Amino acid sequence: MTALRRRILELLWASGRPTGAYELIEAVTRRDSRPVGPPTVYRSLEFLMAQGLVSRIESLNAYVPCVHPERDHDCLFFICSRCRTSVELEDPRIGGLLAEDAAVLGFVATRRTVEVEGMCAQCAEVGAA
Amino acid sequence: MTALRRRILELLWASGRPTGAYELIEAVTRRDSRPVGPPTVYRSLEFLMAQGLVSRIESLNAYVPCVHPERDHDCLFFICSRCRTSVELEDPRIGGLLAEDAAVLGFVATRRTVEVEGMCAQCAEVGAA
DNA sequence: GAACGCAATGTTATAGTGTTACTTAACCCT
DNA sequence: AGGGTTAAGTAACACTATAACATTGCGTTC
Repeated sequence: MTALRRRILELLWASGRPTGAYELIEAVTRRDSRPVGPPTVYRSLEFLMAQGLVSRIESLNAYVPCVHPERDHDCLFFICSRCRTSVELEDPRIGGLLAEDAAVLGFVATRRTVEVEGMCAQCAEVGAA
Repeated sequence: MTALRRRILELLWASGRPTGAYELIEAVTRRDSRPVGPPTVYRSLEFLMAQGLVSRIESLNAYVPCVHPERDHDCLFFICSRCRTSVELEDPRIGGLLAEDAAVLGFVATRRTVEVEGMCAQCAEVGAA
């Protein structure tokens, strides 16, 4: 864990919502007042994802810190299209069903992406998008 | 359903694998020998997705024809990272669990993305990636 | 302590993906 | 014909990601 990687992880935690790579680039550049290029940040993100510290949200092309770095993550995301937040959940039953379906196909799974888009409770309460 | 939309759907069927928007742009341009811009193709894809005729695979930024246009699609995709094919499956149990989890959160879901990456049976049989 | 090896980062350029804004074409409808 | 609606064309641009190569820093070994 280097300074840059820690910095990026901190920024993700501080952001509180899925954050794009270029936002991170800008944030690091501004906060450390030194220019950081895309490859640098993408490499750090790759590292953090390999460690299970960060997940990528495919449907947003954005990144979030993982809430349970220790556990092997079957995580699923609920993404509010109104306030742009996301909530991570762990539901082993879904992993189980996917494994079952994969087995039927003879498919050897290496990665899962489960994302649900919609409105979070707070936004749904306030009103329609 | 217009000529262009049909053409794009045909190209997707013919392709046999998840196909990027720019591949489609090129294919339409070449086959009809007239230039087609990105917005044109993206609009058609949007239409086809709204009709449930096409799905987008988020983790590939690519598009596939949907195998069961009639039914409301809880579809999930198994994507082979070796031969680049994808298989669509319908497993209502997963939709059920996601709905259950969403209900716990008070989350109002509008769209689901469920994608599993790995190796298909054929590729797994042949050897490692 | 100079030379090397290695991992991380920096730099530049470019590839790939998607959108905005505006214009044009076709068609239907009285 | 005139006017409204929908689809498609066009040009420019914004966003996301990677390739290729140079540099830094640090620990090891001789």
